[in-house]
Amino acid sequence: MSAEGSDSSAGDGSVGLRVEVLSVVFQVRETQPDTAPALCVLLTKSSDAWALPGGDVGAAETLSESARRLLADKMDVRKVAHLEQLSVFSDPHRVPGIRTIASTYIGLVPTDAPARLPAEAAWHEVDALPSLAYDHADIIAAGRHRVAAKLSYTNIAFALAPARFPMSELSEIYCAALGYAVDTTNLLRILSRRAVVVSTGTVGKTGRTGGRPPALYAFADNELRVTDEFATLRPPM
Amino acid sequence: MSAEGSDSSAGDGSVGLRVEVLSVVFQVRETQPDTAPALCVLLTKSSDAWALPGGDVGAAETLSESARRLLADKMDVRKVAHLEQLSVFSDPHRVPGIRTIASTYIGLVPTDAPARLPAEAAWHEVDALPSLAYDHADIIAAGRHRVAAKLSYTNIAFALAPARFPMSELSEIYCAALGYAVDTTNLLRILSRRAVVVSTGTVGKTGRTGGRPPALYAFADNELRVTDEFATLRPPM
DNA sequence: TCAAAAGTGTTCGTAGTACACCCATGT
DNA sequence: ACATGGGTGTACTACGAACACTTTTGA
Repeated sequence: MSAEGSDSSAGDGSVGLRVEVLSVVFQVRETQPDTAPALCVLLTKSSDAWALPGGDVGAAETLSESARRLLADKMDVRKVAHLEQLSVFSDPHRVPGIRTIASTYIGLVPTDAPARLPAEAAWHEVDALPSLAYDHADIIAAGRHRVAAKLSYTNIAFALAPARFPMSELSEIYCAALGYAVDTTNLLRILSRRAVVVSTGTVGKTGRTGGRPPALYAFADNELRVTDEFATLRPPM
Repeated sequence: MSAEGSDSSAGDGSVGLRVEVLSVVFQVRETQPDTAPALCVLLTKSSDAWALPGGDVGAAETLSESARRLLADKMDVRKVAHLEQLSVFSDPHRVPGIRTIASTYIGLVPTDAPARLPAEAAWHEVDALPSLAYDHADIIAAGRHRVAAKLSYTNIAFALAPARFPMSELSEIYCAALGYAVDTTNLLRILSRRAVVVSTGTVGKTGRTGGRPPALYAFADNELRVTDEFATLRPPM
């Protein structure tokens, strides 16, 4: 199996190898008052450039536990509604010095989560990122892509939305994460049919400029669920 | 960023940490003559149980390069038409002894690849697996699931099919990987519309029991391509 | 000429898009 | 009343599933 002694080539991984955990944490936030909200990433300022939050794996933790711990301890971010593996970045020269393999995670934080960050941390719009350390820009790009794709066939938006929301607000979240407009009325139909969102029976307050008060909806689950598993080639029946 | 000195908890990852690469290599193979072919995984026999092929990361390699090297050197499998990251398995107790994190890969081998294996290696039907080491059964299950899902919205079958094939043969490959029958005529229509397969203009030989000689098709690309990116919520226009 | 396998065509259901129209509230 | 946003209904399109029917070969 995998532990068999020496092998014939290419050195040995047991000396001078570091595994770091990096998290791409997204939140949809109002960056300007009275503007459409934007998708943002959590970054932390190191000496020269901005970087993704992360650190070393704990000896008694899985990687996802490490990711959660590092976000809580260093960033004071505790309301990560969804965390999933993104990818491993393993180019031997991705970071100078000791060989460092990055196991990366996507974290999603709802819009209504408290956001009290330490001084060196900040949210940045994904469309206006500062200069980033090492390959961190690639990692963010991969995370964005993954989230956008999953919005289409899973209930992943549960982790970006607040507990209760009008459909117009959910539509803005989709729009921010996808990068293009979505029709609010059709979004409701699709998510209802798939039993992703349910009506709560309550209604919200009407805005400052008038208008009908919106019905409030909620996600049926708060765990990732694939809602459209077979785009094609479904099993018979 | 991620390298900042000490942190407050849970030990340190720089001592006693091993990263292994494990590959779930699939091939669709005829296990019995005159039977439908079945999806098989490449396993290697260790002292007590069967295990996935793999080993340590080389110092100057990315993980995918390590995976390819280990398959070539130890298993003599060199025709891996597609290799992609599966997932990282990081439970601290997944393997006894030194902490071992497994970075896993999916490898796909076409049906027409030469299959000359070393003595300790063998192909096993995924539906009749022997007793497996550690968490290797979970890893295989995850790999199967991933491949089945991707058959539906990518051209991933290019890496399982031979260079040229009649549609009936491709249909058998899909059937083996998905676990249920697919309609051959509809499969052609779908894959043609998406420009995944193209007709080669050539025809094959008719079988031993008679029948019309089949047209031979080929995949348009031999690289993974997402063919059905937006199951729903497509961008406008 | 018959069976077997391949290929063509047709019907049907359904999901998703676009968009028009109706409803409820504040000013 | 009217502007503003929310909600409902309807027509259209397109893709995929199912299946019948036709074509080409070997025995």
